[in-house]
Amino acid sequence: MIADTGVRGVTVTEPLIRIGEVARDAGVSVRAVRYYEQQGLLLPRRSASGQRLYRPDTVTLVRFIQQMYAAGLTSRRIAELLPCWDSGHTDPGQRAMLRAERERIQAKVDDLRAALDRLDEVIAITDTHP
Amino acid sequence: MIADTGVRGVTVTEPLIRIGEVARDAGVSVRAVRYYEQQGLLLPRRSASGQRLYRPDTVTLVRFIQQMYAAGLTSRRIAELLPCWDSGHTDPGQRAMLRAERERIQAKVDDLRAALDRLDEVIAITDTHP
DNA sequence: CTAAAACCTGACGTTGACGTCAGAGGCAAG
DNA sequence: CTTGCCTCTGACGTCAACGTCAGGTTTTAG
Repeated sequence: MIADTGVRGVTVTEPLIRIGEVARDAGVSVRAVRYYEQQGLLLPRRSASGQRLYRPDTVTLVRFIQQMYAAGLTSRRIAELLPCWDSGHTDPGQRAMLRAERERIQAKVDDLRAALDRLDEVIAITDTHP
Repeated sequence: MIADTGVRGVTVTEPLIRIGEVARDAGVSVRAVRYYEQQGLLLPRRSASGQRLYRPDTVTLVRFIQQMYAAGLTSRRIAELLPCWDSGHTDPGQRAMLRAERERIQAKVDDLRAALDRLDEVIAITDTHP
């Protein structure tokens, strides 16, 4: 969707933003935003002179992408899952992938918590051992 | 410590093991074990012919190293923290590092849990939306 | 109008924990 | 003795998400 509904039923076209604003608002580098496009995660429009133009909600999308990266998903996986994310429906294969990623992240959380416990042991020992 | 105390107060020298056994028992590759040495995490003895010889408890140490890697620590950080781990005492700088790493891992856990929540949202929507 | 700031397209560099290959020994069994 | 497995030392390759630089165009502020 390109248009947003404003007051009195008038359809107002939100101003498209350029790559610098996307990057700044989402807290990533301009290079990163271009990279996401190269990976098929973003499909910006282009101005007459060739500059990338994004809808404002791209900022939210970029934050989501970053969150998935932080969770250990690859660009390819994110690209495969984005359709479910913004279309709202998915095929059995995608559902299986979603669940598989969920399990992987859950396992990672468990590993990190175990590592935390190990570190806490060391901290406890070294705190009582001046 | 090189020796292990056996029955009747007799000091028994545990047989040293070679790199293949360390790798197999710890569930990593031989290459990884050599890499750990290169990073200063392991200091094996050498046989007359130059082969690496490890104490059996090296297997436990390698598992610990793997756990720290999984938690996002670098080789350098692990090398800096290993002294506290097996000496049992540490200076203020090391204590600060321990706590900093703890906080970093905790933050990572929080990020992963947030990502899990996002994925669960998508899963819930796509499950009710055939 | 002009200078600064932002944007463009390549294309090579970085980082970390290894994988992998080459070529050369070492070691117990038959 | 030789076969087969293990080990050794380099040294280059990998992968992913960007960083960074070069050289040029575009937009914006004054």
